Order: sequence, then structure tokens, then C-alpha cells
Amino acid sequence: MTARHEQIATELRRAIRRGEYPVGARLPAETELAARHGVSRGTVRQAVAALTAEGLIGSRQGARRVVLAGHRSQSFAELRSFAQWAQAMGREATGRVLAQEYRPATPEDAARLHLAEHTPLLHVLRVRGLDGEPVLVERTVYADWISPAVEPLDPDCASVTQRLHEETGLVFAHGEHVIDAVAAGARDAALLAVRRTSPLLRVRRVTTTHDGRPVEWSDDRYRPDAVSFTVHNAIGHNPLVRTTAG
Amino acid sequence: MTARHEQIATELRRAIRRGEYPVGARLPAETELAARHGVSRGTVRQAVAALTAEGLIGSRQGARRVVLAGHRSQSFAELRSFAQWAQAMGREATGRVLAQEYRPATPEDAARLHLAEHTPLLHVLRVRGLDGEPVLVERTVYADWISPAVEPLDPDCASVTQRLHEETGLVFAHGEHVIDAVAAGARDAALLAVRRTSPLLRVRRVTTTHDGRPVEWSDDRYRPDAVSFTVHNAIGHNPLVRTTAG
DNA sequence: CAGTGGTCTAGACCACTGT
DNA sequence: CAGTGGTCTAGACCACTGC
Repeated sequence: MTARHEQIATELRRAIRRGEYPVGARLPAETELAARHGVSRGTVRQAVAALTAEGLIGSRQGARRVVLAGHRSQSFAELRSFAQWAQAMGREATGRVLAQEYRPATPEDAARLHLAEHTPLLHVLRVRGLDGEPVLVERTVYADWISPAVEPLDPDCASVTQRLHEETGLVFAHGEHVIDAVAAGARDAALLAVRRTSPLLRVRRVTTTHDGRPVEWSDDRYRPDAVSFTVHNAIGHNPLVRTTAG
Repeated sequence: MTARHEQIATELRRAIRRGEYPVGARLPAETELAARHGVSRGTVRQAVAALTAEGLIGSRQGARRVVLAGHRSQSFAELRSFAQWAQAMGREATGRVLAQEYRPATPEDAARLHLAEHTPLLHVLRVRGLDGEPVLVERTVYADWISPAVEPLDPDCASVTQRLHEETGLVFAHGEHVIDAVAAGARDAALLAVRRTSPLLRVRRVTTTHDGRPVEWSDDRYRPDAVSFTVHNAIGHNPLVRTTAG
């Protein structure tokens, strides 16, 4: 069922975490790994490419691959909803809707969601928590074609993503996240139990379907003492982009 | 001597940016692209894998690849230093050292740099700017084995990375970045020309050589109105994709 | 210099999508 | 159902690293 290259990747990750290949150690050669697992070199290369993308190992032509880290940090490698992300860390996600209303699309809304201006759009204000502690204020705007499915959801629904998928088959397939920092406003401060003007980590994101059609966009503000983001970087390639303000 | 798969990737990027494949459009099949470029399917797959990693296109088994975005922000692909990144965006980077001193390694320093506690370490406080405007306060700690090469550098040196490479052949090959937000302290505020307690985007990073040996670690604080970070995401082999609508 | 990773080929079969 | 991407093989040559 699981692909052969994924099995090999999993085994390598385990061996690294076990300390069999400590940080700085060199991995076996591709041909050696291929022989050991009874697969072709191409399959081994698929496996090690995954670890390289995760920042676990480094790779240079002519030299053996080198272990860079003993464990994988929780990053943006895979798109997860807040609920899924919390679960992956072994914590319980909560959610509560505080306000829900329709407003005509601003030019900004229209541009981000690829819709006409003035289209009535569903705005939702949510607070989300980890293990009962509030860590995130979420201001989401939904595309008009999905809002009928969002509106009737339970205000305490822990995973909107999952409920929408169950109800409509909708898949949140892609996300673009822009990360910066803002000062907590009066409302943010009250909801997150921090002082006003206290720094918050802001993520503005647009989520789309498989074919790139925008489903929602959201302004998420995290308590920086509760949540941070980790990105790995290497000469050659990385998923992060640094942008100057326009 | 550019690789064939990279040429094909470049051509696809151009075609997308040209609008030949607008957002939502489907790319030609792998076999079609292979025939068109006179290469094997494997080479085409290398090319489209690059675009997928960049978030430019989406990919699902059984369906044609789909264009998700028409352009990419300035990527800091080659793990660019601040100076190199600024140059790539057509802006001028400046740098100024404000303080430089040795301090014994704290337990935190020792852990991050893989050195013994109490080792004297070079601490450098720098302000960096774009087109003359200060946007970043950088507090860097260098490993003991590289600090002799850092210490004598010109305080106004725009690119420490480049100078170190020229002087010692050192390569900054990997970086791990942890992103959160902090309030500007009195010193940060003065240096960046913002109010005290104003929110700053903080990136704590460790930079290593090819073999994972830490070279430096740094606490970088950006003015969030000047710099932000972008991450592209795609759903992986997630149960959400596989389950069917209820 | 031998060893290693990067690139590329020309097949093959399977799982999944869309019509 | 045909079309398409995901996986895999068994070769080959080249560029680079490290001794």
C-alpha cells in the first residue's frame, strides 16, 4: 500500500532519530542503500529527496549525504488545518465563533477571492485554543459559493475544514501564507488575554481548491509565546520567500 | 551548462508568466512535454517537480497539472544573505556594526553552536537597511573558530557572508529559521525608528556549513512594515484527500 | 584516483481522474 | 473507459569530492 520510497524514507528518519546517524554523520551511498533495500537507485533517490526537503539531511554532488538535524521541526511542510496541526502535536484544538455576518466584498476581498466587488461575503470571527488556552484570533472571509455550507456549522466546531469536507467534499488543497507582526488591538487583546499593543504573529493566508480556486482568505493572529513557525533553508532550494512591503 | 530539466522548468515558468497558461489552466501532459522537448518523461518530471515545490502548479495523480499562480515573489533561493537578497530585488543593502565584544558562551549559545560552555564568543550588533532606511536589527553570535575572520571586518561591510567566503572559503550552506513576534525594546526602537513596544518580526536562525557544523546564530528583528515572509503550501498524502464526501 | 551524487533514458505497471 | 500522473527498473555518462 505505502510506496517503497516512502517506506525507505520512514526507515531513514527513524534511524536518524534513533541516533544511528548522528548530526554530522554521513549516510550510506545511494548504491549501498539500494542494495540494502533491494530497490533501484531511483527509488532511493526519491526517499532521500524527501529528507532533504525536510532539512534533515544535506546533499552535494560528489560527497556523501550528511545528517543536519536529528529531528523534524513542526513546519509548513504540509498544509494542515489548525485542528489537524494541533492533533499532530498531541494537543487539543478548540474553536468558538464570536461573530458571523455578511458584508459586500471590498476591492481587496474581490481580488483575493477572484470574485466581483460588492458580492455579499460571509465574515467569521473565531477564537481558537490549544488545550483550552486561547492562542489565535481568526478573521475569515469565505467565497460566496461555499458560505451556505459554512453558515449553519456549530459555533464550537473544532475543525471547519473537516466538517466542510464531510458536508460538501471540498478539499483545501493549497495555501499561500504571508507572515508578519502586528500590535494587538483592543479586541485581540481581550480575546487572547494579552495586553493591548502587545506583539502578535500575523498570518494572512488564501486557501484554494486543487485547481487554484480561492475558497477563503483569513487574517490569523497568534500569541507569539504559544506559536512560532520554523523553516529550513538550503543553498539550492527552499519553500520560503522573503518579501518587501509593497 | 544548464541541466535539461532546469531549461524546461525555466521555459514553463516563462510560459506561465506570459499568460500562456493562466491561473486555473491545465498544463500539457508529461508525455506531451517530453515529446515537445525531445527528452524522456523522467526529465520532464524533474522540471515540473521544481514548479510544484515553488507553488506555481498543483499536481494530483490522474489529473493534469493545474496552474495555481502566475508569478513568484523574489525567492531567496540560494540561501541568500541579506545583502544578496536585497541586490536580487534591485535594492541597496547597507550594514553598520554598532557593538562588538566577546562574552563567555551561555548554555543556550553552547547548545546552538555545538560548543563548550564558557567558550569566549564574538557577539556583534548590526543595523541593516534597504536603500538607506533601517529595517533590521541583527544580534549575531559567531562560533569561536570563525570569529578571528569576522572581527577585523569593516564595520560598514555590506555583506559579511561574501567577505567571509572570499577570506576563508567558508560556505553558509544551511539555515534553520524560527519565526515569531516580539515587542521592540528601547534600543530596537531607537535603531529602527519605531515606537517602543511596537511589534517586530523576529527570526532566530542558526546557519551551518555543508556538513551541519554551526557557524553562527542570530536574533534578527525586522520592521514588519518593511519585510514579511511568504510560505507556499500544498496538501500532502492526507486522509482528507482520499475520503469521499458523505 | 576511485567513489559519489546529478542527470538522463526507455521502457513498464498501477492508481486515480474525468468523461 | 481512455488519459494521466505516481512508482519503479536497469542501465548509462558526467561533474564533483575527497583522499
